[in-house]
Amino acid sequence: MAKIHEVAKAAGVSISTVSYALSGKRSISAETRRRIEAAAHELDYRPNAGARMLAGRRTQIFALTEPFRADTHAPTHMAFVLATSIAARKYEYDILLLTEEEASTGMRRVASSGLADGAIVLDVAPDDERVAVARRIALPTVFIGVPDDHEGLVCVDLDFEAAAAMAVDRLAELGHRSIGFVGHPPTAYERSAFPPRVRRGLEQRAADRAVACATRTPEAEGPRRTAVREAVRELIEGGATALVLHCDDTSHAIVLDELAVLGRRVPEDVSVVSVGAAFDTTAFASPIDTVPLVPSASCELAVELAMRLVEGEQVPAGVRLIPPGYHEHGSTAPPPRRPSG
Amino acid sequence: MAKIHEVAKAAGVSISTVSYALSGKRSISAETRRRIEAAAHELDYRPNAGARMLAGRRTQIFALTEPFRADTHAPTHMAFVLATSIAARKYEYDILLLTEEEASTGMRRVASSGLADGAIVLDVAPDDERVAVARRIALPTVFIGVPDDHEGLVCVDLDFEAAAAMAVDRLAELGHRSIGFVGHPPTAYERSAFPPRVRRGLEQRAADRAVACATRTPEAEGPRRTAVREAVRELIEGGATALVLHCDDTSHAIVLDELAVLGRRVPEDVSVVSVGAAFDTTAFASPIDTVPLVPSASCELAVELAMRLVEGEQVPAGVRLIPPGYHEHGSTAPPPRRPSG
DNA sequence: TTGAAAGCGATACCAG
DNA sequence: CTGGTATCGCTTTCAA
Repeated sequence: MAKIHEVAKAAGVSISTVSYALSGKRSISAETRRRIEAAAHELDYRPNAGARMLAGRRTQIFALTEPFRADTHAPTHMAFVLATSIAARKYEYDILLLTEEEASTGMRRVASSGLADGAIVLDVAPDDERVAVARRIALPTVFIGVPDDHEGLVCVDLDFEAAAAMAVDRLAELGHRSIGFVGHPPTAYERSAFPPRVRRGLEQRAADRAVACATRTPEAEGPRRTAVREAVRELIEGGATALVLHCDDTSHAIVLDELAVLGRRVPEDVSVVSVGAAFDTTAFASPIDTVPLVPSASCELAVELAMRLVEGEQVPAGVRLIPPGYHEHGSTAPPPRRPSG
Repeated sequence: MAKIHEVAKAAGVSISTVSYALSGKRSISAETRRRIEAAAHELDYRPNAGARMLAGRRTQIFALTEPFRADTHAPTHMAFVLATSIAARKYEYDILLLTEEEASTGMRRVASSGLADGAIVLDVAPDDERVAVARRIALPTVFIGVPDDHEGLVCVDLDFEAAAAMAVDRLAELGHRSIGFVGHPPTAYERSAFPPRVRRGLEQRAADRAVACATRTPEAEGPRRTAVREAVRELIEGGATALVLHCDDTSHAIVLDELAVLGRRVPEDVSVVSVGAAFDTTAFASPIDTVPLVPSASCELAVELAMRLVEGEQVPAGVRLIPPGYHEHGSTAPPPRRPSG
């Protein structure tokens, strides 16, 4: 824990010169800078975090609030945390974790203690209590996810509706006239903000293109696998020649397995497209086309917006929807000439 | 962001009195304390984090380093992060996240910048690079998990060997003479520190009690489900009347499913015990006895040790193994009179 | 029981 | 291009 004073002495300059040389906030002669950097490196000097917070205007810390709901998909959540952390480090920012009950009170706490320069809100619920908190505190806040009431907030998210529509477009263009949807369990459509958007996007685009569309949201309670299998069977028997999936990876695997059990090949007999998944859809028995949820895209944008807010830039409130992208992996094809089976 | 000065003025006292009243570090008359607390509450005052770090000796922050390995079990990992955060908050400490590549360089960074008072190391690998870092920096560090080379380190972990032995004891006492073990995929026994400890504890205790013991570590690559199913079939056909599981929740479900497929009832035909799992083993088709890995136990102890180190207490280096506990859920019984099937 | 004031270690303004 | 120094807001020692 070397101090700036020691670096200054070692380099034979004043502490203000050291500060400026290291921050680059004013020009320093090459020779002086070299000596200072050498001394700083030698002493493994880094500005004291507390002193810097006090003297400067920045803490270089973002609070990340994550409620850890029971129905949170852990791997996806981890991917978002990781992506946020990596994005923040690019601006030399650290991430302070605010979990569970602390998610709301913690936001107030870091705001009034000046521990963080801003907050990033993960895993947003439709009626998220952090919305009210964000409005009351003077802490730059960015939501990753869109709560029902987002008036005046800065939000970032994948355009889930467009993602679902993109899947429908793909299938419709291949000639499919009847598609099936396998979604999350029913509770997800009450507790989370995005599953309904996927379903809505799907149904609207299907209607627009006159494509028949049956949806299933298999229960997670009890034998999930059975519920998913039944859903697949019903959809296929109902005439669907393509399936759109918006569910966890386990369910994806079950869907593929059940198609195999039913003797349907992918994509010859049935086309399959995954929507809004953050996991690798090429690792299944057969790789699946995907319109993915890309954590780094959302998190990088969120961090960038947070940085701009911290720097006092005028950032208009509103929802930034990230346009989806279609990734082919060979799981789609024109429907079979006549209904298979 | 009220300041101490404003609180002092509002309460009609000096700032030092406010500081002492709020920190409780010296006795204050009841009346004065009341006025100060009222003023602080009224102004939503909290000491400025930077100023406090600088003037006090504490940052009130622990760094949590988590590498996010590819084979990390996300739900378990999340449970540890959450448990650490909750444990830290009891001491009014916050958690700063150091992920991936930042895990090592980040430790150095927070040490020399004085951003954190200590570090807690999660998801420890046998040859963890953070071991060397921890030895070189002057930051109180506690490992949750035990690296191969832990000389001079403070480590906390479940006593996995004892946990496995406890499962063997239970089964042996019920009369089982032949047990099967379904473990993690092979790579886990190279990359992680604890799976080998479970297997070792199991095999040693089985040998001690003259119980036959066959182990399987089904591949995760490709159709994991198939590998697990085969493992179960082989073990049962090999004469095992009980299974000990140390694997993820999906594999647990597959094991139960395969037993059903084989027509074996739990516990009448086959007893099942889960070891070292952090998830709920009562949520399966049939609830499973468990010797669980309890994140809060490890994390609370780790945080307590970190606090003691921060406070300058002499904490002897060494590995603290948390004794396991057996939780009955009705999945064990004496073996059937004659080999079933 | 309370108050005044000396730091804590940077940043950044004001000079030169 | 470089240096002196006021300042950030709090904790804690020293006095009263």
